[in-house]
Amino acid sequence: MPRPQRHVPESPPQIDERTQLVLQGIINSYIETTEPVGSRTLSKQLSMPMSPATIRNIMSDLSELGFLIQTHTSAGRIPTDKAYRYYVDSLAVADSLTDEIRTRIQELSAEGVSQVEELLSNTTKILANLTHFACLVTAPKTAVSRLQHIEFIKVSTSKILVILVSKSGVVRNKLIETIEGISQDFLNSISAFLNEQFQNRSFREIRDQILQSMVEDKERYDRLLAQAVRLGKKAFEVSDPPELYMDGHLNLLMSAAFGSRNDLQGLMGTLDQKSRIMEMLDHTMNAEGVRIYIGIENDHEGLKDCTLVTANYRNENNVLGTLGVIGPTHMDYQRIIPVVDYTSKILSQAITRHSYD
Amino acid sequence: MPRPQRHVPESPPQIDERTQLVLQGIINSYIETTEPVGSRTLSKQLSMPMSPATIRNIMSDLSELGFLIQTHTSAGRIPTDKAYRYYVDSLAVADSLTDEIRTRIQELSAEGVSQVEELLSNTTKILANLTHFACLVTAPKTAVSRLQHIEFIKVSTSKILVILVSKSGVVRNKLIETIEGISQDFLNSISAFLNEQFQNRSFREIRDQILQSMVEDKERYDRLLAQAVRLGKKAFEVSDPPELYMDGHLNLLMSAAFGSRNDLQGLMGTLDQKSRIMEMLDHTMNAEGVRIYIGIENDHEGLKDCTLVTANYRNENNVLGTLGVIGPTHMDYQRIIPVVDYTSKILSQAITRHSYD
DNA sequence: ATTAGCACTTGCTCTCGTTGAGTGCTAACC
DNA sequence: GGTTAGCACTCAACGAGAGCAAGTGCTAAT
Repeated sequence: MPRPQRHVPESPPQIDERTQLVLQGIINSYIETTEPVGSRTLSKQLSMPMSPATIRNIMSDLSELGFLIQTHTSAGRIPTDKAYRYYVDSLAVADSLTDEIRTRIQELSAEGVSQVEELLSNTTKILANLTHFACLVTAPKTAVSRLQHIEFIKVSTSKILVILVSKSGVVRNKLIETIEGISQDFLNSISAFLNEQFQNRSFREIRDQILQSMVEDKERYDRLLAQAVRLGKKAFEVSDPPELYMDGHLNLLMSAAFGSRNDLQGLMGTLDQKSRIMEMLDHTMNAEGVRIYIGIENDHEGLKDCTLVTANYRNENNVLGTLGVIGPTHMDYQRIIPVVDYTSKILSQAITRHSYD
Repeated sequence: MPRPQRHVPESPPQIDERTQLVLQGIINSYIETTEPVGSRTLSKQLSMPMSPATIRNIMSDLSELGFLIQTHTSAGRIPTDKAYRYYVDSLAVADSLTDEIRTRIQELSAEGVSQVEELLSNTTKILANLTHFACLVTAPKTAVSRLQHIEFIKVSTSKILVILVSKSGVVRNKLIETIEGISQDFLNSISAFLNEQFQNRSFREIRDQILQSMVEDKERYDRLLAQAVRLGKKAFEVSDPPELYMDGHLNLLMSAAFGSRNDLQGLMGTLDQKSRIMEMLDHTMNAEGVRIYIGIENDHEGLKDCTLVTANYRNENNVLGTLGVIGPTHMDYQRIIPVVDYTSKILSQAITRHSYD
């Protein structure tokens, strides 16, 4: 595997029940207030009655285990990435979604949404609104998606418009310049030929095969075939730009969860590098269910104080892409995780209805 | 006119030459340093030798005229919006562009750029890079743009893809659901019919005429015509979303020109309301050349500390859209204005090559 | 094992001089 | 009469010091 695994799942450390309770209390409190939590405050909040001193002892243990740190010696404690990891793996219980939230999410495929692109962009919007974090959705990969339909349209004497419709419902178009005057009728024949030849094949396969057949029979006398190959090549050499839908990065600005301007700049800078974000998301495409990358687990300097929560979306036959939210490490996991999970399911359903598979 | 004129051009106030020089000095210095400028510092910088005391007198006059304000009594002076207005109208001299910058701008239509959309998005990127401000480009208005080509493609039993190509080179597609099975041949006939009927007409005209003809002859026996009208209606009722290309709003974050987090939030919030930004830009579409809206002249709370510099771009026959940059009121006008101007010209050239007009 | 008590640490806030850049005014100067 | 030097005044910014509040770690008693 070329890249290092980001989150190496360790066996969760053995911690006795009362200690767990304290840790959970600290995390909950910190998530709520973003303030370091001290022994006295916690003592009041916890269900199990414990004196501050007892809690201090436990906290001291947790510090030693690397679950808590202090910003300075006389301050309360805050959870580390490791603590969140433990919390997510062993402590947190997903909230159940309210009907209101379900309805909001279902609106991503509201009436009148006819394009996959719209679906994806709606998803980011809704997710951003719901979570108040930055939200990402990757478009179905063109290279691996399979051809539903190709069409050439002559739009002027020298220009031909190529339309590529993939099985996943994504429509792409591209202009090609030609010198010779090719008639629309002839283009239709080429379209028909290519459709028959290549329908259901992945774009990458098609590209490869076209290149190969160009090499194989260089001198070709069949005009149709020659032109089909020539145009096909141009059509499929469409560079797929990293297609990423993003919304709500401003939410992170507002959230004030990020202290210094520097942090923010770093973060925004990172979010701006769409290709790297894509890489991150793509890297998780194989896995199932909701995946969570906490703080330093994202091997990305700018995201050291952020958690990435992602899930795939798919149609009946294939995993198509990934969606995710990026928020502060002290996000409300119990709320966010089920939202992301449910969104991925709804988007999957919607996109299945839109796809031709 | 429904909206108030934003910048009411007053006759520039009569100011004697030496006073002008001081004002110019203050503005230049403030643009460079973003620090209030005092009489002593200015005295050293100015070419004409004047003692601080003299300058103080002049400054006092300028304050009275509303060109300068002080953040507090014992601080230096900073220019007001009115001062920038005067500066832009009477004092500033556009820098001449370096070859390097020209080349950078020309790259917006670099080799391989085949789509208008790409052209526009490149423009924002380059402009953002060059100015370090937020940059905007509006896409050619669909409603007023004229039809070059329409095509219906059957992509599955129940789905038809509509392709609309406008004279300005913008390609739009939209999926329509149909219940009945319409053959591709039949669709071709419809396409041909609509092309013949409506080529060169504006989308709005077409929409109106289709609606009208639906009212006029309700019972229609010609199947082709009936279907053509039905599909045409669906195709052209494409709601044109406010198409706005934006880039570099993060530059404003970095620029540190905006003091408080609140200001920034307001500004970002404003930039997020794409429809209102569109409105602003559209409102200036009639005018010629580079237009400048300084601070409060943008009747937009969030932009009170910003200047908007815009210019149109066009093909041979029509003004197509607007591009602009948004930066702090104390931007380097002498540098920014020619950049925007030149960019609009280059974009116009490029888009003329791409359009069918 | 738990807890009360206590000494200690440390960041935060407030106050209070001090400093320095800048102003406005007046009187002298050319 | 315009220009300038001089001077008293203002005010933000900076820093030191005091007091406060929250929190800790340790010890000894329960």
